[in-house]
Amino acid sequence: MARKTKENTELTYAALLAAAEQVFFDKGVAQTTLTDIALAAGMTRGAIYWHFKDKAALLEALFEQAMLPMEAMLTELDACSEADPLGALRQMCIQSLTTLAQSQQQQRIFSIMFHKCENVGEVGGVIAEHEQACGDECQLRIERILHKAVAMGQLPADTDVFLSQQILKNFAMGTMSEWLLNPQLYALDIKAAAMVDMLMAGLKTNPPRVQTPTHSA
Amino acid sequence: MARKTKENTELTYAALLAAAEQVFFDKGVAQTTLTDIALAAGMTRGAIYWHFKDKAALLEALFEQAMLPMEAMLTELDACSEADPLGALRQMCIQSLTTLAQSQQQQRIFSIMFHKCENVGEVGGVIAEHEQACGDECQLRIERILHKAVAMGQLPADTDVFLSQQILKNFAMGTMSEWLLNPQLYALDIKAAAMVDMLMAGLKTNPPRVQTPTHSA
DNA sequence: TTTAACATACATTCTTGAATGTTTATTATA
DNA sequence: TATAATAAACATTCAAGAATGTATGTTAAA
Repeated sequence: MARKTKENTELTYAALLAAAEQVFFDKGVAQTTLTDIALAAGMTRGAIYWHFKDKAALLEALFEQAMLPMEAMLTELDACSEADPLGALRQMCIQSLTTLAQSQQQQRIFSIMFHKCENVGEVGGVIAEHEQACGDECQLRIERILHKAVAMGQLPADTDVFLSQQILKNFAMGTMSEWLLNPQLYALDIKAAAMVDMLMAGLKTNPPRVQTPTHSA
Repeated sequence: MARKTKENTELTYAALLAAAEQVFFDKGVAQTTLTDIALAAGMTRGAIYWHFKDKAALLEALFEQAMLPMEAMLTELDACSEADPLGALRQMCIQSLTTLAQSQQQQRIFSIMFHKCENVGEVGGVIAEHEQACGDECQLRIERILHKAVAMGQLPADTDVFLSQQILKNFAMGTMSEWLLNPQLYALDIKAAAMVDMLMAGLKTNPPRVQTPTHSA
């Protein structure tokens, strides 16, 4: 087709991303053809190949776009964690869950990442990179906060910070993943606080310890 | 090829399943062709089509085989949960994690379910059924145990049993899923008890309540 | 002799990537 | 300012391979 104005170009770019999001969500990444996406966007494959190298690049763009709010939340976390590290951590966990529950777009994209996409090959590489980048970043920040909590006496000195962080991460990921399988099962945004509070209570009451304490009793 | 004896037939059946397990794990379900599996098993596609209807049926057989130990653990749980429900629950959580950490086959199959397989279409239907069957069964039993714990005074009377069960499930699923992404990151079988104990401490200390308590402070 | 347990061959259907075509905004130029 | 030239933003077409399902062939056990 003909050359478009810049605004129109960005519009079709966005339309392609939106169409990919919907079709990936509906049919899964592997089962969707570029023709599917093009049709859903009201274009042809030519448009896709102009804007993206291939399907994996499209997926990467999708994820990148979805990760921006997450980055923002993490940097915000650092600022708020001075006075009350555990409180800030609690807030972040709750917020990430409620945010997911309230954004249908995030639900679709996370659903794609969790359940509509295989972690292997070309496509898997994209996911692995994002997982590792975001995961490592997330891990470091949470561990730093936990260390702060230990230093301030909110947690015992022999707390296993690494394992604590891992538990929180596992819980958060598991909750998102499982909830996305059945979003109508319960109102995640309403229940998030109670769920996280139970976790935090466990962390304060009986956190994992380093040097595997010999719990004789 | 020629007709085989019964033992040989069962042998090739097992070989096909084993090959599928390996190749699915390596390349993902969508990316593996039936030729891949046949070659890995030292057979041709003819053998596969003789024993299975298609790729989805192969996957279903794989999962079915992997779910047997799980069923056994659940029935065992019911028996042990009379005297100390929460203790039995704890034991089951720990055991399911350590079992995973110690069985490479289970690691492969769970990894396929979690990360190498899309929850959509023909194949997704297979997963969905298994998830729902096992999930519902699992959910019912755990809720029954939690109710017992409430009745025995191990948990407060206004405990939100459904949400508690959901939290445990989310944690267990998340832990398996995340750990499988990096099994060498930590020794799950060694750390499982500490992780679960933190959860159980949270459950005892501050479980979710029904009727969303108006926590004014 | 029949048929179970495969192997082989074949036809069909998708999908991809690339090649090419088309049109119009933008830019250079005069 | 008018116009030619360029290149952006797609659409269309094509060749090639790959995967599937089926149909048919083969052989040895029962």
